[in-house]
Amino acid sequence: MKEKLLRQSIELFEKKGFSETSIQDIVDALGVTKGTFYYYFKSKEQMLMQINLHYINDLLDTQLKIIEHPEKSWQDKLYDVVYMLISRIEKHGASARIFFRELVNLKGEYFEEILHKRDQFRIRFQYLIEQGIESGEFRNDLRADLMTLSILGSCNWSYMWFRTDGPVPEKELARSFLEVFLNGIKK
Amino acid sequence: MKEKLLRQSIELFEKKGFSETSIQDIVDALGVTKGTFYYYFKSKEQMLMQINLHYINDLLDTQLKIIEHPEKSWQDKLYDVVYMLISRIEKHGASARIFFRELVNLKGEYFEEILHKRDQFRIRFQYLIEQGIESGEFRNDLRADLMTLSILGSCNWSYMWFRTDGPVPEKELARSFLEVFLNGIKK
Amino acid sequence: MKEKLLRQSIELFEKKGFSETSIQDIVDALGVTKGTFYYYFKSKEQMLMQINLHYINDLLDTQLKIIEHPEKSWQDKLYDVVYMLISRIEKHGASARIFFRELVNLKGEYFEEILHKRDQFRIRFQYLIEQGIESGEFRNDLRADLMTLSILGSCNWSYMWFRTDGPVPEKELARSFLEVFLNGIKK
Amino acid sequence: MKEKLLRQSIELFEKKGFSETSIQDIVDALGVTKGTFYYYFKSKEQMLMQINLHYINDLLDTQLKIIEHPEKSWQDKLYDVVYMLISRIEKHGASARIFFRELVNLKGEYFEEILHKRDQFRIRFQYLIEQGIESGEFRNDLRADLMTLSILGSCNWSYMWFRTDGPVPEKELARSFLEVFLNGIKK
DNA sequence: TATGAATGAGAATTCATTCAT
DNA sequence: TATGAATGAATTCTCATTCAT
Repeated sequence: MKEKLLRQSIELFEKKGFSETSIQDIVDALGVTKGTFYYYFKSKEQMLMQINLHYINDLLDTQLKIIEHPEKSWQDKLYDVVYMLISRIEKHGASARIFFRELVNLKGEYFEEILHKRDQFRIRFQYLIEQGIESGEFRNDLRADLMTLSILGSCNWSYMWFRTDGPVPEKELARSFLEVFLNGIKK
Repeated sequence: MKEKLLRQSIELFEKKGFSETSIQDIVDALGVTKGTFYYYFKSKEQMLMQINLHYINDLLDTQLKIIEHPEKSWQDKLYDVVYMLISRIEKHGASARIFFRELVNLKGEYFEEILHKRDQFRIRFQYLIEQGIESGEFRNDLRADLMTLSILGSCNWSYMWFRTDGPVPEKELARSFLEVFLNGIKK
Repeated sequence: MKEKLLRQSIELFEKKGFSETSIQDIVDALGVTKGTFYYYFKSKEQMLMQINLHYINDLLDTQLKIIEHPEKSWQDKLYDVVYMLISRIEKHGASARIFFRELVNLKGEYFEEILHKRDQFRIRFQYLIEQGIESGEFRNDLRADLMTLSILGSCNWSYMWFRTDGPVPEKELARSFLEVFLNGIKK
Repeated sequence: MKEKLLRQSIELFEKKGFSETSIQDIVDALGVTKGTFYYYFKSKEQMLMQINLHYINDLLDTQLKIIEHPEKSWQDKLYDVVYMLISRIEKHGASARIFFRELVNLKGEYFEEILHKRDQFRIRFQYLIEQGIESGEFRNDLRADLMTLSILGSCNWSYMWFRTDGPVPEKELARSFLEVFLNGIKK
């Protein structure tokens, strides 16, 4: 039941927005009553927090595994992280869109915690770039932080438009992105 | 007064979110009463629409002027569009963040109209890329639509983190982005 | 309207208790809507506070006037205070019963403020007794604080049972109480 | 367990009020679940009733024993009743405060029964006074009912402020009260 | 051009209670 | 004897909106 509530909420939060989705909407969609919601969650905000935590923790875990891989080149690791982000769109795209759009609805400690984890992801991403520079794979005449945010921006933005059932498969998008980031679009 | 209401609303919508900002909040901040709000705006949604229209129309106009410039190279035009987007963050960053985040709060025709204009911006951006390919400035072995969304994503995402009063000036960010997009980060 | 809401609330709070009286109950009794209530009061608790403040401030003011009277004996002043308390039952009995019974429903600063004012009333009452002792009107072999609480208790308790439309008029009750307090019931 | 539930409830009802204390609060404090509560009590109201009955029955029993004592003077019996009331504050003060304050939360037959027992206590108290008058111990120029309520009021009110761990011992308070009631405060 | 009183629909949340296990 | 899941009705409170002035 808790799982069902979370799934249904993610769907509705994404479609209508967190504030515009009432608890009534959620429980009606499942044929249960509001009391049930409050049996499993302390508040609407706490549920949003749970959704967000589930999303970002998963992301951080996977990112860490990629970066810590003992053999791959930094270029390959960059591909792996980009592919991870894009391939997640299908199953966790809704969670991701909620994560970014509804951040404003978290207050106090909740807000801080998410912010911190979001930063952590970016900092680790930047670490990957910096290691690539140091190893000589990436250019050393560009600011690592700006490269990071440039690439990360492209990936995150793809959550706004990429559809798995569209004409471009995930793998192609990831390769295409990498090609642009690594070699540029200039002839 | 109308201008003041719009400015105050943009500030509050950005900080607290559209749904979480009450009309009371807005008028309180200006020391007027709710009646005043309804004298100038038909509804809260219509006001959001006005904010969005103001933002996107301005953007479309400027974009058009850049693309239609009779002499510049496509590469320069790409820089101009990227710079336009980034330089707008200072004055219209709040509007932009509202534009993307609060889209879900527009219904029916309002929604369609904004969606259409947003697409128009992207399509024109893609046109710029395509012309650059045709003219031989950009690579012809990559999908124009994916290049477009990759670059646009980086720029749009910068609204989430770029601060004018930070260590990087607008011009440097634009140049840095261009460098990555054009030549890639690979050594 | 605010006045009407207060009057109606006092009536209902007394009859059913503060917690058991819903805002719906109050506004239904007046044929208005909940919004109206919240137009005039910030919360139910704040309204209770207003009722209590109105009651205790009035009491403190009158008490002060009696004590500061330049000529009367302390014995007469004691009578005046006792009579004031009893004569208030008719018009403000409900407020008084709410004041004592619902104190528990005030939190934080509200609670402290009421407590402080309640104490102030008692302290001034005790001052009256002490002055009477000093002037030689009252016995000096008894603790002033216990005398105070004994007499005050009788008066306050009368709010629980005394009805103006009963067989005993206010004046007689006050005189009767005084007679007991001053001379005792022993033959 | 039933005993524990009652004790915990008395503590919470007194501190927060009957309506403001949820069954959840009670069972949480004991580390059990709501089901347990409903195994021992039919409803929250019935539990309040049990608390009240326990309190008032005990009081009535003791009062009867005092009044029926074959040898003591009425004056001594008056002292005994006053002392009984005051000495009960330590162990049953919370119950007493609940008894008076939360009466409003009992409905129908519950309400009637408590009211009746409360009256019975007063009537018997008045009987004591009347017997004292008849025997010549107390003055016959005062209304017995008003004397009763005056003395009873003082005693009952002491539940609002008297603390066993304060500077005045129970016995002194009882003696002090008696002295005031019997001989008055006038010099 | 602006106010202030009022509305009514709906929001999140609480809670006594039930019941199968 | 006790639990835990679920209910449903009620509660406080918010808010966009209207309208007479």
